[in-house]
Amino acid sequence: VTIGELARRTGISVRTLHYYEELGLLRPLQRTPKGHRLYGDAELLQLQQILSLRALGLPLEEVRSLLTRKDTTALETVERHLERVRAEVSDRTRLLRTLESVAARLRQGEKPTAEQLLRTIEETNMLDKYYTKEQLETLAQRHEQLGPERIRQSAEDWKQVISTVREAKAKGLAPTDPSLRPTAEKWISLIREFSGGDRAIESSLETMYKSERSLGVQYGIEPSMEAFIGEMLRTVGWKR
Amino acid sequence: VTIGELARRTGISVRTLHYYEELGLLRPLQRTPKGHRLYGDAELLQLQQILSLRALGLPLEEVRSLLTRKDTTALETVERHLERVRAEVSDRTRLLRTLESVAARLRQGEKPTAEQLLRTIEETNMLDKYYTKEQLETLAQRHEQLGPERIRQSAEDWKQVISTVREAKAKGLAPTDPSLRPTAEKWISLIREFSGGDRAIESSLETMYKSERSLGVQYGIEPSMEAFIGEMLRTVGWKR
DNA sequence: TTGCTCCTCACGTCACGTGAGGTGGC
DNA sequence: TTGCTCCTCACGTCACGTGAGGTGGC
Repeated sequence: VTIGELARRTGISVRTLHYYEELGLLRPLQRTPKGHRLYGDAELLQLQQILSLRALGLPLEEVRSLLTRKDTTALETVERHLERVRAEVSDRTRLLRTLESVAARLRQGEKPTAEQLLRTIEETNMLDKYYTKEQLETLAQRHEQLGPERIRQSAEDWKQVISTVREAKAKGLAPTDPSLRPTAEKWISLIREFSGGDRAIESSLETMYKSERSLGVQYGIEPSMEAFIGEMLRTVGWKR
Repeated sequence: VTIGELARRTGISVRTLHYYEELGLLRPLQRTPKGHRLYGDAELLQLQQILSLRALGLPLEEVRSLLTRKDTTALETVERHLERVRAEVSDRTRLLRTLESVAARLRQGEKPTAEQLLRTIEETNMLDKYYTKEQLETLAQRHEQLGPERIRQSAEDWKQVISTVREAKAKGLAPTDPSLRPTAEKWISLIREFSGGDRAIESSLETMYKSERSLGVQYGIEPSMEAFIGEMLRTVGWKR
């Protein structure tokens, strides 16, 4: 049977057959005087075996050594490969989770530009750094519960509250000024809404903000405001 | 800062930096008279952004288009990539399951040669073809329950029973011969042990053996024995 | 002449790693 | 002279896909 026939019957390309010959994986039974390759039944069987092993994702080099030296390395080869694939899967799965989280957060934002994306990635990495896996799980659930509108509303509220504080400080008000009480209370309720009341999460959040000053700045909290905010929250009974 | 410095600080190779320049991803701020590359803070930032995006597994071509044209394709790019990775994960996971099953079955056998491996692959593919996912799940559980010794014992028993039948037929015994009753009963109990009494599994098993004659032959059941076996089982009340 | 099958180079893919051979200043 | 950093080619990787240019028989 000619190479075209074999290709058609096995559904692989002529080039691939050439390549396998080059690798010494599958040699034609003989050549015609014109130099055309001819394959026999044994070659068809060999090819099917090659394809079976290839389907396991084995590198062709290992396929060859399995088929040429049919000794006892089969189990070893499979187990080695199994480990490789296991590693790949766990790797890709981790990546998938990151991507999903990044995508979800991107969809949240108004303008999904490249800059937004970069910031989101940074934030996602930060989250992974400061929260435990379980906490992230919990946060994701809360996120679901609240729903997109509520989230958007929160973002609005935060902007509002932060700018109120900024202005108060600019006007020279004391952090303990009674007019700031509602703002302080709103602040705390926003944190509670985010954390679902989970103390550990609140504390992770706090260390994160303390360690990554740039994060606060992004949302409009200058380092100079931190002490002010701390004072303000203490007046309504917030304990660190 | 020189290329060596930059490489050391970001943990990537000089060659990679060369390559990124070639792709137009990261161009040095300037060159010294000797032709040495010099990078500035902007370049360091750019590089970090490249590495962030690369960490998501994005092809460098997409990294570049994200960083050069910072318009609104960010979300699209991420979602497209997300789909790619999703497909990869499900692909590799499927492969992983196949490999695990093949490895498990290989470990079972006495001589894990390449031929054994090929047979095992074929059988695994067959299993996937004739049993539903749930049935395979159930079978895997039963496999666990029975434990390796029991499995080995079953294999022994099957060989025993099959060769008894073969000899009986060779001696010219009728399939209904009373001396075959214990053999017939053993046969049925072995099937029950395998299926856990699940009728659907037994029926899948039967269609599999009916469709793939080569399978039976492998275990010593010649096609000519089939009618004999059918008769024999019927005498002890086995209904197809 | 056109159409078909086959042939043998040989380049391209993706993200670099790894020399090879050379330079300039300590 | 030796050692260090830098430079520019250029090949190799893995499993092929895709021409390019040619042949032989219908």
